[in-house]
Amino acid sequence: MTETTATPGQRADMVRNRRLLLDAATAAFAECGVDVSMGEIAQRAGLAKGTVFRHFASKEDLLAAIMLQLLDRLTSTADRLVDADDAAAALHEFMTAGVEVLAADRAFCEVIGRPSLQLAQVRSAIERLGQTAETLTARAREQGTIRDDVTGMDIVLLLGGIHQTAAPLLDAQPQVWRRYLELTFDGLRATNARSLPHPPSRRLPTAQSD
Amino acid sequence: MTETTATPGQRADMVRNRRLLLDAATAAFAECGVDVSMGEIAQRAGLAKGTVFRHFASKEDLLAAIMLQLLDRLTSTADRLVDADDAAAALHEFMTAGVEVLAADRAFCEVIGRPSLQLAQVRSAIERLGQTAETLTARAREQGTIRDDVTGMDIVLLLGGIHQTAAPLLDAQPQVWRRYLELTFDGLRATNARSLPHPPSRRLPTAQSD
DNA sequence: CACCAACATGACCGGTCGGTCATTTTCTCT
DNA sequence: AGAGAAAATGACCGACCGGTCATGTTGGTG
Repeated sequence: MTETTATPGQRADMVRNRRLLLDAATAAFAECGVDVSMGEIAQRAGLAKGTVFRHFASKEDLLAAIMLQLLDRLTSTADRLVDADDAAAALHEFMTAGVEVLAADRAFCEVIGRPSLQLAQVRSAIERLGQTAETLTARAREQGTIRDDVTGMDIVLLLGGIHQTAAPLLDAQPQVWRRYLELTFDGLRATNARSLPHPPSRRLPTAQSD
Repeated sequence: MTETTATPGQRADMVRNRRLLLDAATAAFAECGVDVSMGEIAQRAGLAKGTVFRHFASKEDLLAAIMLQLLDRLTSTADRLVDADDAAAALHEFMTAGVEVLAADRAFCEVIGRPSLQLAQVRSAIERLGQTAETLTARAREQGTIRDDVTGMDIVLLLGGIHQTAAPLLDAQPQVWRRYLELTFDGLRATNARSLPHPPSRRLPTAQSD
């Protein structure tokens, strides 16, 4: 088969174990957050702890690999939507996909909310996602459906905010986030703008007023 | 003086040390989040670790005490605003105060976002805050300035969301949260409602559509 | 001042974590 | 099948954590 992993000179069992490890780590991080232990991940994968460290030199490396995968997948989703007729609808669909991912992955929420770790690759992946979202947003702005002070990075950051709003209720009402997405999206609509536009580059004039 | 701690039969140095401990813990939790160690807190207070555990039987107790203090302070702020003429403006002021607290306290963000710990008192304090916010919100709804599907608990939850949106930028732009507050508040205005109202009690009809 | 109970102290305990490494197992190639 | 390299293993290490406790110290009182 023409898998992406063409197993150039690698042993078959190593490739298989790597797959097991990645799957287990993805599930473990999603369920338990970034603080899940490497031992737990190894156990879920049916491997010894040492094997995990053979594939990834540190926990941070493993986490970064998985977060990058998620971020790139979201970027692809955004890319697929740039040609839609109704840019605002496309933007809405992108945001739905984004919050859906966040609602299903604890570690992703934690990393998005605080990428100040050492995860430089993650930061740049977020940048890329922001740029792709910007092309979506720009079209919606030009179509006059979205207020003109909203940027692509705003959209990306709002994903985390929408999810965080819904998070305390997620157990009781797994779909509440849709409601907060609608609420937030209403605030983005062009005709709904009340507050003065705040170009993201030129702000904080008398910032220390309080 | 008529301090709240009237030192009923307690030794003077104990009262003093308790003050030192509470101040140090407040600062430590705010700066480092809930994962700051008891040793670090003790060090900041200039006390031994054992002394900390004499004042609070567990780390959770200490954290709960400080979180409760913050939540009650916010509830007081909301209480002070219920008599304002412009309920929407009062609501806005409350939200400003709320996000301000969140932006300055890491532990508070973490606890608000995931009160699923054992902190029953914290949960009920959040409930109380939600009820007080509801009186504010109800007046704004009656005045027709806020869409009528928004509840007090919505407001409380949105505080966490707004902060989370701004969190990744807080280092570079400490005041961005004001921008996202305005954006969100625009979505709350009565005339800006587009999406159908979702009474929080009767939801999730065909929820599994995706 | 002298006494004692209340308080402060820090060494200590069990447990968990990320990470290492000598040894053993397994795959692959001839 | 046999040999050798690559990979898997799990015991092990040092660091850190929340929490305990025997011991030393201190503040209030008669």
